[in-house]
Amino acid sequence: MAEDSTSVVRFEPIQTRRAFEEICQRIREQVAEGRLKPGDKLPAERDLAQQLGVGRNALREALRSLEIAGIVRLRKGVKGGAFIREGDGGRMNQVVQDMFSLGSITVDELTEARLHIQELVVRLACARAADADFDALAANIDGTEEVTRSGDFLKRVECSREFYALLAAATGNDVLSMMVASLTEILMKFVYARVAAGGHPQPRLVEKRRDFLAALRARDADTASRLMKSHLESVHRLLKETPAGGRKAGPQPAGRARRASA
Amino acid sequence: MAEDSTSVVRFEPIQTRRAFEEICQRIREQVAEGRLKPGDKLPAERDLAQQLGVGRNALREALRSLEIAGIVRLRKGVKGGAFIREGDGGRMNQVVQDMFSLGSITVDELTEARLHIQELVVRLACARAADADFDALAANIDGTEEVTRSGDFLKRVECSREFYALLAAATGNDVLSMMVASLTEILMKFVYARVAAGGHPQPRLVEKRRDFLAALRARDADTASRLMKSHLESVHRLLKETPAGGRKAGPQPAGRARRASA
DNA sequence: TGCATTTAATGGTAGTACCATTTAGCATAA
DNA sequence: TTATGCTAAATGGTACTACCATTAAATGCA
Repeated sequence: MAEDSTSVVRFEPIQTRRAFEEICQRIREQVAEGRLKPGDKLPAERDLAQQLGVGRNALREALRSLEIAGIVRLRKGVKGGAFIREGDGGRMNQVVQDMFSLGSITVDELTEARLHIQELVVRLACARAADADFDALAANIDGTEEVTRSGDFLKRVECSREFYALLAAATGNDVLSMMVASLTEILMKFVYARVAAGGHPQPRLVEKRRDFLAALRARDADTASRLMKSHLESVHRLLKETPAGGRKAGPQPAGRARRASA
Repeated sequence: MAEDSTSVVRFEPIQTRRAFEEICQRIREQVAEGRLKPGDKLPAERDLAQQLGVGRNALREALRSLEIAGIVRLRKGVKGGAFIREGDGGRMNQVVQDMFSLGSITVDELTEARLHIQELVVRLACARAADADFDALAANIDGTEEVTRSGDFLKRVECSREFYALLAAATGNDVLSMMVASLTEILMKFVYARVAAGGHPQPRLVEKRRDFLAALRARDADTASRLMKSHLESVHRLLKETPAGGRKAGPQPAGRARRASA
């Protein structure tokens, strides 16, 4: 509209690619094309910097970025270096956590998404779970019962985390597993904070888990789904009742959130 | 078990936290506790490095990590600096892409997850979409029809991406939107590559979209879900038929994946 | 006023030096 | 021979300096 009378041609704004971006992209390409596979080792920093014709600083910033992204792992000492990592689903947890910290997503959105995706997982697991999956879940529930008797509620939260992970693994779909794990992870932090603050833990947890597993073993997807939904809703209800587990500018339950100054 | 006869006390392996990790954590805490909000500016690198008692290198590596994580944005020049960013759902795309590059997830897992989560989105959107959402979708379909007539199939892929984004936005749940967007994004890259290679684009796309929107407007979740499922299955079938869109060590469709050497 | 120039702040990069860690190799002693 | 300790080299981690490029405010000039 308000164009100058200079010319009709448009010039794309030239974006000065920073050195570390270029380096990152090149290494990512090598990985995507399969020339770099998990376990492979990149040249030493000093050598690679010279090969690329950049300073060691720029290269290190690139490697640091790749490390944060979970692409490489850096090890010190001789025989150390930058190694291509196996894919780690835990990266998504950090993304979700960051989105929450920045206020882009709310607890309600997280709980709703979890409720629905977890139902998917239950139905898929119900259809596909093998005996080994059932056994692993049963063992997990036994462990939960034990730590419940011991009164170590923090460990019980860990058992819950593992329970959902095992259930997701039974679907055989790592993408769904990863997603449900990231949702479970962040909401578990609230449960963890609640229990650590002395809140009442979920009652009758072991019984509910056993009922659920029975439905799963019977391949009764409707019942299993209903039980899971009911349980999650009660958990989420408890979370909302917790004053510390409020809505906006939520606490980082795992951090040392002391909030000393104003 | 095979314990030495030294002592019974166990020593936890001390993990030397690197400087940039400590810095990252501190800034992340400030964000999580709400003391740093989107738009806020961090001190200049030289000042902040001195405040923290670290070299500028270490601080820059921390800032670089936070930039990659989407927490801060760095701007040059006077009045530049490190600014806390708004949450960006695009981060999850990169995570999924990296997982795929590293071979941790497959196209089949992605398509399956997409199929199911997209159905969730359809049902939620069907129940909640407002008139503005319907209008936006209708406008998108009109645009799709136009670019289809123009024969610009690449632009049509962009329209499809926007279509799914609008549909997801109609759910009002940013978490689900983000997840379905990340799945759509990576699979769209394969569609993009396929079309760019001269493959036949999806036929009758606009008609199918119009039928779907009609069902959505009628709040007919079953029909809308069925139409979406049918469409996605046909798209995914086309992807599997594409020789370039194979399985293992998949290509990075958007990159310059020429695969010169063996 | 309005345009051009200068200036200062800031991120981006290169380079050097040194520290800390890790592994391998060698040497010494039991 | 075996075990222990020492030495050396490779490598990532960090600090410091210097300089460049970019940006926007301040200044100067017409």
